[in-house]
Amino acid sequence: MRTSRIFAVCKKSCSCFLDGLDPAAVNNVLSAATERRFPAKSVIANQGGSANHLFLLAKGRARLSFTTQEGKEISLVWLAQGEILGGMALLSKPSYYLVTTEAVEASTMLVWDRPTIRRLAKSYPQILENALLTASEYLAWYCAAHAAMITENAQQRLSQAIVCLARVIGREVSGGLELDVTNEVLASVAHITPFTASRLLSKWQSRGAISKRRGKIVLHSPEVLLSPLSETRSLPVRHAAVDPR
Amino acid sequence: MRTSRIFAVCKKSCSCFLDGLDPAAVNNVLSAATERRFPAKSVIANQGGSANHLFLLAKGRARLSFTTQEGKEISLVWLAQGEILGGMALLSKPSYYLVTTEAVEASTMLVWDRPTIRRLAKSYPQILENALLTASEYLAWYCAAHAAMITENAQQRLSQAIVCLARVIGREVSGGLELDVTNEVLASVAHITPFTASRLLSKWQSRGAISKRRGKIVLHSPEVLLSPLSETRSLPVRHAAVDPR
DNA sequence: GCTTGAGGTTGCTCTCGGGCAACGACAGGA
DNA sequence: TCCTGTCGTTGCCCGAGAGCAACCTCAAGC
Repeated sequence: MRTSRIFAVCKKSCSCFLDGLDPAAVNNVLSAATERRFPAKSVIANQGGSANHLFLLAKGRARLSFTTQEGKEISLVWLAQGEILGGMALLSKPSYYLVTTEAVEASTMLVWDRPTIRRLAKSYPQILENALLTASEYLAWYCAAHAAMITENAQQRLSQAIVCLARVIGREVSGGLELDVTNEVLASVAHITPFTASRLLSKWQSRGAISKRRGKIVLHSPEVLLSPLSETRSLPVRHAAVDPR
Repeated sequence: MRTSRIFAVCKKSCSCFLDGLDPAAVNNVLSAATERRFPAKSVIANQGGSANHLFLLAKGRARLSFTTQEGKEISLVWLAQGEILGGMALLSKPSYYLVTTEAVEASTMLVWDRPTIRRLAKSYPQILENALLTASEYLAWYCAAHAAMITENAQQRLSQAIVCLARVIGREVSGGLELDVTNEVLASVAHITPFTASRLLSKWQSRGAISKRRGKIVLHSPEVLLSPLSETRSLPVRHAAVDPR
């Protein structure tokens, strides 16, 4: 089924890294954390910075991105409440953050510094197991995202990006889910240009699948976006028109 | 530096999952493994199959690949001796292999079944830490591969693929490194068509950077492949010719 | 030697989507 | 109210690379 696809926006599953700990242990771990607030658009952890802290997203939304040597920023995954960030801090050898994490909206984090979380992981190896599970989810997500990148075209990527984003940052309104995103954000998630994004969005709006305002989209019908129909406008004519005979 | 790039062929680093264990523990872990041989081109673990075994590549070469719902196979990473495979078997909840692993040449594996390796991991949590480190290496590799896929063109991807492959499967011969690869394999690694691969290889051969035989390539000068020069044939003329004035 | 088939090559065409320019439209500030 | 900057739109052009057909060329098997 097409709708079962995952794409480069949200992970399929989210397992809490405190799963499997008994209440006393949970308490112990949580009480070792400090709480910290991040305003919208602030950077939580910087790609290349020393991985000195592990974060748990208690409230809000965050976004991971990667910057190439040439300075091009690549959008990766969007995270919601309950996810951990900066898992590199758990590693036995000091390491660096692989990606940049940014708060999408004002967010609250629980923070452990590296020595603390390492000490806790030693006491409760379940934490390591949970981290490993989270890592495997990222790897699964990666396989899906990489495959989408390689095998799908601009339209498929954009439609999947919108539908997945809707799950993470969508707000229920009458007639669908409202997203606060600019074309530029959508384009960067789907790895297309804002021009192409604009063209595709206009097409979908004219079919009633979405409606657009500045910096905002209401998703009425995910099915239309994801349906293969939306790619075949004049397919049947294609070769007949080209053949000169 | 361009040459510091990694690409979708080999991981940058390889940490053994027995690092940090004392000799008695290493002995204990190793003696719990069984040895198994795989002929060239045989499948070691199948994407979607139950992750019931953890493998350590004792001798040989292996290749990870991923198959999409549409049946398209995507080449991922190449592994050499010392790497582990099937790390999903370590997870606390029974899981499935994310990717298919295939022996590239006749290979010898050390194999643990899931209950055994889980029991060992409980005794020696260092194993979990090492697995986590390996997972983080895959994630780092992923970021690089994904970035390469998005920001680099066919030529850059192919040249990096060849150079990285040379490190894993290259054989020293006079005048360079010899690789046993068909154009088709190269194309699948670089995510281009065999046609494009053929054209690029011909260009490089005419410049003396490589020489080709059927199913074989000798890499003489990685620098030429990776040098940005090899992309700019007639760049300076480009816009002058287009401007009508 | 000949045959066969896989692997490789080359010219050609076509499509997708990137990129730019120019314009339009909406929101927030004074 | 107007101004200004950001965001979005649309038409146009163009290039990278996919895809195909036809062909070439080895190597293995007989």
